[in-house]
Amino acid sequence: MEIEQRLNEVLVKLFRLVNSIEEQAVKTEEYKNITTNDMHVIEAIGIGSPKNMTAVAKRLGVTTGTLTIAVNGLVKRGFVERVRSEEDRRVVLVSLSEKGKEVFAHHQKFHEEMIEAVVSRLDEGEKGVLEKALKNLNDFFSEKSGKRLR
Amino acid sequence: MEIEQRLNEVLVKLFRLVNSIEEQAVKTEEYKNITTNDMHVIEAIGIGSPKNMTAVAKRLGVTTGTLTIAVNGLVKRGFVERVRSEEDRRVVLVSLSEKGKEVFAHHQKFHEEMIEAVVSRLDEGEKGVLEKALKNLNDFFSEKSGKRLR
DNA sequence: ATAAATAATTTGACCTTCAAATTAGAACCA
DNA sequence: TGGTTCTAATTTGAAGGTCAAATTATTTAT
Repeated sequence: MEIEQRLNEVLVKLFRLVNSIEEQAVKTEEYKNITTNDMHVIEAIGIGSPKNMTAVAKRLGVTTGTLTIAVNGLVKRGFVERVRSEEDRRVVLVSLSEKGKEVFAHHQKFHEEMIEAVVSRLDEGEKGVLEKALKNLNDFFSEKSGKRLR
Repeated sequence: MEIEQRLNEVLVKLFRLVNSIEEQAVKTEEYKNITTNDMHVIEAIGIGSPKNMTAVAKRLGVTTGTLTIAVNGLVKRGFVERVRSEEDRRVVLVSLSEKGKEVFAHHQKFHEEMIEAVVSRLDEGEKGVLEKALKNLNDFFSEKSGKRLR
Protein backbone atom coordinates (compact mmCIF):
# COMPACT_ATOMS: atom_id res chain seq x y z
CA MET A 1 0.00 0.00 0.00
CA GLU A 2 1.12 3.57 -0.67
CA ILE A 3 2.81 5.27 2.24
CA GLU A 4 0.57 8.30 1.69
CA GLN A 5 -2.48 6.16 2.18
CA ARG A 6 -1.09 4.57 5.32
CA LEU A 7 -0.25 8.00 6.73
CA ASN A 8 -3.75 9.20 6.01
CA GLU A 9 -5.22 6.23 7.82
CA VAL A 10 -3.10 6.63 10.89
CA LEU A 11 -3.84 10.35 11.07
CA VAL A 12 -7.57 9.78 10.71
CA LYS A 13 -7.48 7.22 13.47
CA LEU A 14 -5.52 9.54 15.69
CA PHE A 15 -7.89 12.44 15.23
CA ARG A 16 -10.88 10.22 15.80
CA LEU A 17 -9.49 9.14 19.15
CA VAL A 18 -8.16 12.43 20.43
CA ASN A 19 -11.31 13.51 22.21
CA SER A 20 -12.11 10.30 24.01
CA ILE A 21 -8.49 9.88 25.05
CA GLU A 22 -8.21 13.35 26.45
CA GLU A 23 -11.35 12.62 28.39
CA GLN A 24 -9.94 9.46 29.89
CA ALA A 25 -6.62 11.07 30.60
CA VAL A 26 -8.41 13.77 32.53
CA LYS A 27 -10.81 11.66 34.52
CA THR A 28 -8.74 9.71 37.01
CA GLU A 29 -9.52 8.73 40.56
CA GLU A 30 -8.73 12.06 42.16
CA TYR A 31 -10.19 14.29 39.49
CA LYS A 32 -13.47 12.66 38.64
CA ASN A 33 -15.62 15.69 38.04
CA ILE A 34 -13.51 17.36 35.40
CA THR A 35 -14.69 17.43 31.81
CA THR A 36 -12.47 17.80 28.76
CA ASN A 37 -13.92 21.25 28.47
CA ASP A 38 -12.86 22.14 32.00
CA MET A 39 -9.40 20.86 31.19
CA HIS A 40 -9.10 23.06 28.14
CA VAL A 41 -10.04 26.10 30.19
CA ILE A 42 -7.53 25.15 32.88
CA GLU A 43 -4.83 24.76 30.24
CA ALA A 44 -5.70 28.12 28.69
CA ILE A 45 -5.50 29.87 32.05
CA GLY A 46 -2.20 28.15 32.75
CA ILE A 47 0.15 28.46 35.70
CA GLY A 48 1.60 31.87 34.80
CA SER A 49 0.36 35.22 36.02
CA PRO A 50 -3.42 35.87 36.13
CA LYS A 51 -5.12 36.47 32.79
CA ASN A 52 -8.18 38.46 31.86
CA MET A 53 -11.30 36.82 30.47
CA THR A 54 -10.96 38.19 26.96
CA ALA A 55 -7.44 36.83 26.56
CA VAL A 56 -8.41 33.38 27.77
CA ALA A 57 -11.53 33.33 25.60
CA LYS A 58 -9.51 34.29 22.55
CA ARG A 59 -7.00 31.56 23.26
CA LEU A 60 -9.81 29.03 23.51
CA GLY A 61 -11.65 30.36 20.48
CA VAL A 62 -14.92 30.95 22.33
CA THR A 63 -16.91 34.05 23.25
CA THR A 64 -16.37 35.64 26.64
CA GLY A 65 -19.97 34.77 27.51
CA THR A 66 -19.19 31.10 27.05
CA LEU A 67 -16.05 31.43 29.11
CA THR A 68 -17.90 33.18 31.93
CA ILE A 69 -20.14 30.15 32.29
CA ALA A 70 -17.23 27.70 32.24
CA VAL A 71 -15.32 29.76 34.80
CA ASN A 72 -18.39 29.95 37.06
CA GLY A 73 -18.30 26.19 37.39
CA LEU A 74 -14.54 26.02 37.90
CA VAL A 75 -14.67 28.69 40.60
CA LYS A 76 -17.56 26.93 42.32
CA ARG A 77 -15.56 23.71 42.38
CA GLY A 78 -12.42 25.46 43.60
CA PHE A 79 -10.12 25.05 40.60
CA VAL A 80 -9.99 28.69 39.57
CA GLU A 81 -9.74 32.03 41.38
CA ARG A 82 -11.41 35.13 40.06
CA VAL A 83 -10.33 38.62 41.10
CA ARG A 84 -11.33 42.01 39.83
CA SER A 85 -8.34 44.04 38.63
CA GLU A 86 -7.37 47.06 40.71
CA GLU A 87 -5.97 49.05 37.80
CA ASP A 88 -9.03 48.59 35.61
CA ARG A 89 -12.15 47.59 37.48
CA ARG A 90 -13.86 46.32 34.32
CA VAL A 91 -11.29 43.56 34.03
CA VAL A 92 -11.59 40.19 35.75
CA LEU A 93 -8.39 38.25 36.31
CA VAL A 94 -8.51 34.49 36.50
CA SER A 95 -5.82 32.16 37.78
CA LEU A 96 -5.49 28.56 38.93
CA SER A 97 -5.93 27.71 42.62
CA GLU A 98 -3.56 25.19 44.20
CA LYS A 99 -6.09 22.51 43.34
CA GLY A 100 -6.27 23.85 39.79
CA LYS A 101 -2.51 23.76 39.49
CA GLU A 102 -2.47 20.13 40.58
CA VAL A 103 -4.89 19.27 37.81
CA PHE A 104 -2.77 21.22 35.35
CA ALA A 105 0.35 19.36 36.41
CA HIS A 106 -1.44 16.04 36.18
CA HIS A 107 -2.44 16.79 32.63
CA GLN A 108 1.07 17.92 31.75
CA LYS A 109 2.27 14.53 32.89
CA PHE A 110 -0.09 12.86 30.47
CA HIS A 111 1.39 14.91 27.66
CA GLU A 112 4.88 13.95 28.71
CA GLU A 113 3.96 10.27 28.73
CA MET A 114 2.49 10.66 25.29
CA ILE A 115 5.64 12.23 23.89
CA GLU A 116 7.75 9.61 25.62
CA ALA A 117 5.71 6.87 23.96
CA VAL A 118 6.29 8.43 20.58
CA VAL A 119 9.97 9.24 20.73
CA SER A 120 11.35 6.49 22.95
CA ARG A 121 12.02 4.25 19.98
CA LEU A 122 13.34 6.98 17.70
CA ASP A 123 16.97 8.02 17.44
CA GLU A 124 18.00 11.68 17.26
CA GLY A 125 17.85 11.88 13.48
CA GLU A 126 14.43 10.31 13.43
CA LYS A 127 13.17 12.78 16.03
CA GLY A 128 14.27 15.60 13.77
CA VAL A 129 12.34 14.13 10.87
CA LEU A 130 9.25 13.82 13.00
CA GLU A 131 9.46 17.41 14.08
CA LYS A 132 9.83 18.55 10.49
CA ALA A 133 6.79 16.53 9.44
CA LEU A 134 4.65 17.83 12.27
CA LYS A 135 5.64 21.38 11.42
CA ASN A 136 4.46 20.80 7.87
CA LEU A 137 1.16 19.56 9.22
CA ASN A 138 0.92 22.53 11.52
CA ASP A 139 1.61 24.96 8.70
CA PHE A 140 -1.06 23.32 6.60
CA PHE A 141 -3.59 23.64 9.38
CA SER A 142 -2.62 27.20 10.19
CA GLU A 143 -3.15 28.21 6.58
CA LYS A 144 -6.45 26.40 6.37
CA SER A 145 -7.77 27.86 9.57
CA GLY A 146 -6.33 31.31 9.13
CA LYS A 147 -5.49 31.20 12.81
CA ARG A 148 -2.12 32.03 14.21
CA LEU A 149 -0.66 29.44 16.53
CA ARG A 150 0.25 30.45 20.05
CA MET B 1 15.28 23.60 23.72
CA GLU B 2 14.80 19.87 24.13
CA ILE B 3 13.38 18.15 21.11
CA GLU B 4 10.86 16.37 23.32
CA GLN B 5 9.54 19.70 24.49
CA ARG B 6 9.25 21.02 20.96
CA LEU B 7 7.42 17.89 19.87
CA ASN B 8 5.00 18.26 22.75
CA GLU B 9 4.30 21.83 21.79
CA VAL B 10 3.69 21.08 18.18
CA LEU B 11 1.38 18.19 19.08
CA VAL B 12 -0.59 20.30 21.54
CA LYS B 13 -1.01 23.01 18.94
CA LEU B 14 -2.16 20.47 16.41
CA PHE B 15 -4.78 18.99 18.68
CA ARG B 16 -6.00 22.42 19.64
CA LEU B 17 -6.58 23.27 16.00
CA VAL B 18 -8.06 20.01 14.79
CA ASN B 19 -11.68 20.83 15.53
CA SER B 20 -11.86 24.29 14.07
CA ILE B 21 -9.97 23.15 11.00
CA GLU B 22 -12.19 20.19 10.34
CA GLU B 23 -15.10 22.56 10.60
CA GLN B 24 -13.67 24.92 8.03
CA ALA B 25 -12.64 22.12 5.74
CA VAL B 26 -16.21 20.88 5.79
CA LYS B 27 -17.99 24.17 5.29
CA THR B 28 -17.26 25.25 1.76
CA GLU B 29 -19.46 27.05 -0.70
CA GLU B 30 -21.48 24.05 -1.78
CA TYR B 31 -21.82 22.42 1.61
CA LYS B 32 -22.60 25.27 3.94
CA ASN B 33 -24.98 23.57 6.31
CA ILE B 34 -22.79 20.67 7.37
CA THR B 35 -21.28 20.59 10.85
CA THR B 36 -18.21 18.65 11.92
CA ASN B 37 -20.58 16.38 13.72
CA ASP B 38 -22.53 15.68 10.54
CA MET B 39 -19.25 14.96 8.79
CA HIS B 40 -18.23 12.41 11.36
CA VAL B 41 -21.53 10.62 10.98
CA ILE B 42 -21.20 10.68 7.20
CA GLU B 43 -17.68 9.25 7.49
CA ALA B 44 -18.85 6.53 9.86
CA ILE B 45 -21.65 5.48 7.52
CA GLY B 46 -19.22 5.48 4.61
CA ILE B 47 -19.72 4.60 0.98
CA GLY B 48 -19.89 0.82 1.45
CA SER B 49 -23.04 -1.23 1.92
CA PRO B 50 -25.76 0.06 4.29
CA LYS B 51 -25.02 -0.23 8.00
CA ASN B 52 -27.31 -0.60 10.97
CA MET B 53 -27.61 2.08 13.65
CA THR B 54 -25.86 0.12 16.39
CA ALA B 55 -22.77 -0.48 14.27
CA VAL B 56 -22.48 3.16 13.25
CA ALA B 57 -23.04 4.36 16.83
CA LYS B 58 -20.35 2.03 18.10
CA ARG B 59 -17.93 3.26 15.47
CA LEU B 60 -18.62 6.84 16.51
CA GLY B 61 -18.52 6.06 20.22
CA VAL B 62 -21.98 7.48 20.91
CA THR B 63 -25.28 5.95 22.04
CA THR B 64 -27.80 4.91 19.45
CA GLY B 65 -30.15 7.55 20.85
CA THR B 66 -27.65 10.24 19.98
CA LEU B 67 -27.13 8.78 16.54
CA THR B 68 -30.87 8.66 15.89
CA ILE B 69 -31.05 12.42 16.38
CA ALA B 70 -28.04 13.10 14.15
CA VAL B 71 -29.43 10.83 11.44
CA ASN B 72 -32.83 12.55 11.64
CA GLY B 73 -31.17 15.78 10.58
CA LEU B 74 -29.09 14.18 7.85
CA VAL B 75 -32.11 12.40 6.39
CA LYS B 76 -34.16 15.59 6.48
CA ARG B 77 -31.41 17.41 4.57
CA GLY B 78 -31.03 14.61 2.06
CA PHE B 79 -27.55 13.31 2.87
CA VAL B 80 -28.56 9.95 4.30
CA GLU B 81 -31.11 7.28 3.42
CA ARG B 82 -32.84 5.22 6.07
CA VAL B 83 -34.45 1.88 5.30
CA ARG B 84 -35.92 -0.74 7.58
CA SER B 85 -34.29 -4.13 7.05
CA GLU B 86 -36.44 -6.82 5.43
CA GLU B 87 -34.71 -9.72 7.18
CA ASP B 88 -35.03 -8.22 10.67
CA ARG B 89 -37.65 -5.53 10.96
CA ARG B 90 -36.13 -4.13 14.15
CA VAL B 91 -33.04 -3.08 12.25
CA VAL B 92 -32.67 0.25 10.48
CA LEU B 93 -30.11 0.45 7.69
CA VAL B 94 -28.49 3.77 6.88
CA SER B 95 -26.49 4.67 3.79
CA LEU B 96 -25.30 7.79 1.99
CA SER B 97 -27.45 9.34 -0.72
CA GLU B 98 -25.77 10.62 -3.87
CA LYS B 99 -25.52 14.00 -2.20
CA GLY B 100 -24.07 12.35 0.89
CA LYS B 101 -21.47 10.56 -1.20
CA GLU B 102 -20.43 13.84 -2.78
CA VAL B 103 -19.83 15.29 0.66
CA PHE B 104 -17.87 12.20 1.64
CA ALA B 105 -15.67 12.50 -1.45
CA HIS B 106 -15.14 16.18 -0.82
CA HIS B 107 -13.92 15.44 2.67
CA GLN B 108 -11.65 12.67 1.40
CA LYS B 109 -10.05 15.25 -0.83
CA PHE B 110 -9.33 17.42 2.18
CA HIS B 111 -7.55 14.50 3.82
CA GLU B 112 -5.49 13.93 0.70
CA GLU B 113 -4.46 17.56 0.61
CA MET B 114 -3.48 17.35 4.24
CA ILE B 115 -1.26 14.34 3.66
CA GLU B 116 0.23 15.96 0.58
CA ALA B 117 1.13 19.04 2.65
CA VAL B 118 2.90 16.84 5.17
CA VAL B 119 4.86 14.52 2.93
CA SER B 120 5.60 16.70 -0.09
CA ARG B 121 8.85 17.93 1.44
CA LEU B 122 9.92 14.57 2.87
CA ASP B 123 12.01 12.00 1.03
CA GLU B 124 11.20 8.28 1.16
CA GLY B 125 13.33 7.60 4.21
CA GLU B 126 11.79 10.48 6.09
CA LYS B 127 8.30 9.25 5.25
CA GLY B 128 9.18 5.91 6.78
CA VAL B 129 10.32 7.60 9.99
CA LEU B 130 7.11 9.59 10.17
CA GLU B 131 5.03 6.49 9.78
CA LYS B 132 6.92 4.76 12.54
CA ALA B 133 6.44 7.73 14.87
CA LEU B 134 2.74 7.96 14.17
CA LYS B 135 2.34 4.27 14.82
CA ASN B 136 3.97 4.74 18.22
CA LEU B 137 1.52 7.50 18.95
CA ASN B 138 -1.35 5.39 17.78
CA ASP B 139 -0.30 2.50 19.98
CA PHE B 140 -0.04 4.79 22.97
CA PHE B 141 -3.53 6.12 22.40
CA SER B 142 -4.98 2.69 21.78
CA GLU B 143 -3.64 1.47 25.09
CA LYS B 144 -4.80 4.54 26.96
CA SER B 145 -8.26 4.44 25.53
CA GLY B 146 -8.67 0.69 25.65
CA LYS B 147 -10.44 1.08 22.35
CA ARG B 148 -9.57 -0.93 19.32
CA LEU B 149 -8.87 1.13 16.26
CA ARG B 150 -10.97 0.55 13.22
C1' DA C 1 -19.55 66.40 31.40
C1' DT C 2 -21.04 63.73 27.93
C1' DA C 3 -20.38 60.29 24.50
C1' DA C 4 -18.10 56.38 22.80
C1' DA C 5 -15.48 52.37 23.64
C1' DT C 6 -14.32 48.34 26.31
C1' DA C 7 -14.74 44.13 29.69
C1' DA C 8 -17.49 41.06 31.55
C1' DT C 9 -21.96 39.05 32.66
C1' DT C 10 -26.65 37.77 31.78
C1' DT C 11 -30.29 36.10 28.95
C1' DG C 12 -32.63 33.23 25.71
C1' DA C 13 -32.36 30.04 22.12
C1' DC C 14 -30.41 26.06 20.04
C1' DC C 15 -27.75 21.77 19.75
C1' DT C 16 -25.52 17.64 21.45
C1' DT C 17 -25.18 14.27 24.61
C1' DC C 18 -26.57 10.59 27.76
C1' DA C 19 -29.42 7.43 30.60
C1' DA C 20 -33.68 5.53 31.11
C1' DA C 21 -38.24 4.43 29.45
C1' DT C 22 -40.74 2.84 25.54
C1' DT C 23 -42.00 0.39 21.31
C1' DA C 24 -41.56 -3.22 18.18
C1' DG C 25 -39.81 -7.34 16.61
C1' DA C 26 -36.89 -11.78 17.07
C1' DA C 27 -35.36 -15.84 19.44
C1' DC C 28 -35.78 -19.27 22.61
C1' DC C 29 -37.96 -23.16 24.72
C1' DA C 30 -41.09 -25.83 27.35
C1' DT D 1 -48.35 -22.34 20.54
C1' DG D 2 -47.60 -19.00 23.99
C1' DG D 3 -44.86 -16.73 27.05
C1' DT D 4 -40.51 -14.98 28.50
C1' DT D 5 -36.40 -12.83 27.41
C1' DC D 6 -33.41 -10.43 24.43
C1' DT D 7 -32.34 -7.00 21.01
C1' DA D 8 -32.72 -2.63 17.86
C1' DA D 9 -34.13 1.67 17.53
C1' DT D 10 -36.67 5.72 19.02
C1' DT D 11 -38.40 8.93 22.37
C1' DT D 12 -38.04 11.63 26.44
C1' DG D 13 -36.10 14.57 29.95
C1' DA D 14 -32.17 16.58 31.99
C1' DA D 15 -27.59 18.49 31.75
C1' DG D 16 -24.00 21.03 29.54
C1' DG D 17 -21.90 23.94 25.96
C1' DT D 18 -22.33 27.43 22.55
C1' DC D 19 -23.53 31.84 20.47
C1' DA D 20 -25.58 36.51 19.60
C1' DA D 21 -27.59 40.21 21.62
C1' DA D 22 -28.83 42.95 25.61
C1' DT D 23 -27.14 44.76 29.90
C1' DT D 24 -24.04 46.61 33.51
C1' DA D 25 -20.00 48.84 34.98
C1' DT D 26 -16.01 51.27 34.01
C1' DT D 27 -12.59 53.78 31.30
C1' DT D 28 -11.15 56.83 27.60
C1' DA D 29 -11.73 60.58 24.53
C1' DT D 30 -13.76 64.85 23.14
